Amino acid sequence: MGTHYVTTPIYYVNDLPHIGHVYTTVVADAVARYRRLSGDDTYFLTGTDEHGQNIERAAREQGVEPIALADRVVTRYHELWEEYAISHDDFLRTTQPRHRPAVDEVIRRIEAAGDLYTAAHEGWYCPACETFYTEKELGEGHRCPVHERATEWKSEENVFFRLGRYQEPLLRLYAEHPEFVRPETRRNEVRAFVEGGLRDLSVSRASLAWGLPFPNRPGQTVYVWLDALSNYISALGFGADPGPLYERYWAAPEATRLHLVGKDILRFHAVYWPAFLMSAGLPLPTTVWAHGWWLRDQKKVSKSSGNLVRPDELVARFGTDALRYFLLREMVFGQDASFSDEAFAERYNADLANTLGNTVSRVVTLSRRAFDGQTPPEPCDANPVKTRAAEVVAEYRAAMDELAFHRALTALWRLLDEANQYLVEREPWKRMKQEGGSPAVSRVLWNCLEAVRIVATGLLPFMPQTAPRVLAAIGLPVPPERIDAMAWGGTPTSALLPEPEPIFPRIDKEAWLGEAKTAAAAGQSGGKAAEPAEEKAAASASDDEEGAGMIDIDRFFETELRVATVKVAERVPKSNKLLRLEVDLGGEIRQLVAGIGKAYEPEALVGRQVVVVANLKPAKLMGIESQGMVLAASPDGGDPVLVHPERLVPAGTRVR
RNA sequence: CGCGGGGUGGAGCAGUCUGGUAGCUCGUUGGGCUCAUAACCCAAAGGUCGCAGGUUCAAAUCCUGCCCCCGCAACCA
Repeated sequence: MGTHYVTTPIYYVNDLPHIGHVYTTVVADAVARYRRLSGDDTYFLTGTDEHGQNIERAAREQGVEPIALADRVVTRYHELWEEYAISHDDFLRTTQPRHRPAVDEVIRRIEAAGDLYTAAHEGWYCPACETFYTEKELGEGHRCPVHERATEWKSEENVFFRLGRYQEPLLRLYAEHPEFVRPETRRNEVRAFVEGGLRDLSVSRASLAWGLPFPNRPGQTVYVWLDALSNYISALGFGADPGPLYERYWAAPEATRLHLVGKDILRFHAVYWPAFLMSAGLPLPTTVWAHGWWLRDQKKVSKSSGNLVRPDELVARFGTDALRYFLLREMVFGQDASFSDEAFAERYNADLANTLGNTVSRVVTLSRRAFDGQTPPEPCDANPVKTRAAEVVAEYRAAMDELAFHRALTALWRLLDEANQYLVEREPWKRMKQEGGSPAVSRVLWNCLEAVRIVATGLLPFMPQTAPRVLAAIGLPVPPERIDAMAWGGTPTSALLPEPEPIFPRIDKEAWLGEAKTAAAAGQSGGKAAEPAEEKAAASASDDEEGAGMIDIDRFFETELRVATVKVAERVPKSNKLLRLEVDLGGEIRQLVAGIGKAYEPEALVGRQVVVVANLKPAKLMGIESQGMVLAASPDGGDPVLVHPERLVPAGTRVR
């Protein structure tokens, strides 16, 4: 029996939850449930991060108080976690009064350690990221690389944390405790980052109202990450007295403290957070475990690309447990995986309907028929199913300890396969015709029920709502409280078997996918397409009525198109699609940069004629000036195709 | 040398840390069963595990070098 503290990140309330939030939380829930079933003292925390300029701004735009905005999103989280049967012990909001004492105390300790100082902080600042960027990180026009919006030049007094002091201690931590960051590839990444040197970290903001006041620094507000990370101990009562939970789950040396995070916020958890804690003289988490991202059609799911997965429809139809199963089975924990309706349907049918559901159904039906609506009267203690079960349970437990959920589930399904094979081999339905409910038939069916029982027990952490239904279907109305129940022999004899009803009805894939597609198409035209259309309408209304969107010929002639002969072509270093060209425009040599490097080899271009826009304002691309533009047909998502005159013409010839 | 992920039967993926007969789902072909959710079982076809070296009795797995693909960053003037 151990002590386990399991956390999700606290989610930022500037957006409604999506599959990433659901995934992390479901993983944490599976871990917590498994730990409890193993008899461990377990505490599971999740919550929301509610301070920061982002929230302040969003609230102002909507004309509400920040806390009102947060309340709204938090309500949604509560609903969602209820739907998903998330078994958290606590839900912390950083705006709750109980959070602040911990932040204050952490800061007080860091200050006492001499790790805080005040200095001017200036640079290009993106309000959306709440981050300063260096010149190098920003592009042309100083636009934020994440939000592609303009950044502001800002200079203010900030409190800094001497992160640089912790470079060596952190590297030692990673070396001495390889389990501190998992999986291994992530640890390497973090180590490389730290080895690259750590700059001191600004931990306050001067111009932010919506946040916790920085102790002893009038006018300063606690920077959002210092505020947010402290949630892991504030929720346990750190900083308040007497904090029994803190002692039990954080300070106790034998406690396992696991932070589950998406790989995008690993740095904060594996570098800044332990540095803060070291400075404050507090115990560190045992493990920061980063998982991968859910991709949709191979792309990262993000707001800007509009491909957010909000699987509400799937859930409405097939239930949250089906989605929980899919998420935990499909993703190799730690890696990226892609989400699609088709993959979901396939997984669901193959695993839940055909294998699990069907096995339950056939075994229950047989047993009811042979034994008058009851489970078989005689158990069995030596058979191939039992042998397999022992293997499977051992592997299941080993996999669960490593959070290798996909392996744990694969193992369980091997036991179901075994049961199905065993059934076909023994053909109890044939024997029943001659022997009725003989002891031999009893043993065969009991073994199969036993296999289902063991699997369903193993599924309790994964499908907390349907695993008990499976157990009830085989005569166990009360689910076991311990995972030890996976040991052989728990199926009751001569217990009442209810009439079977499909727990996982098969998905008619064709029909359903067709529907999903239609719905998606409708969503597309309703949402995305509408905006540009409106914009266009507005633009053309101010022009004259007829010929909207048309230009007259004089306007066209403003564009000076000329034929040019390519003299020199080479790749722009470090770019994957830019070519630098020198072209002859009829006596005049021009340097052009063209984004056609994916479709054309530079050598193949020399000597060819192309059409260029000759009177375009020069611009710099990756430091190279482009004095014009090469025309190419550019299909959506396809490679560009160069436009060229049908026959050789003198360089410089006008195109019109 | 910008950062990262990946290359395993037709498709999608495990397996690589801890070397030892290459596995799963879907698909294809043939057969079986008829208890079951058109499900289940068996068999077959189909794989140079990106390439080349190396270590080893033994390499998908460890080492070295290389090639290719995909994200992100910089850029389609």
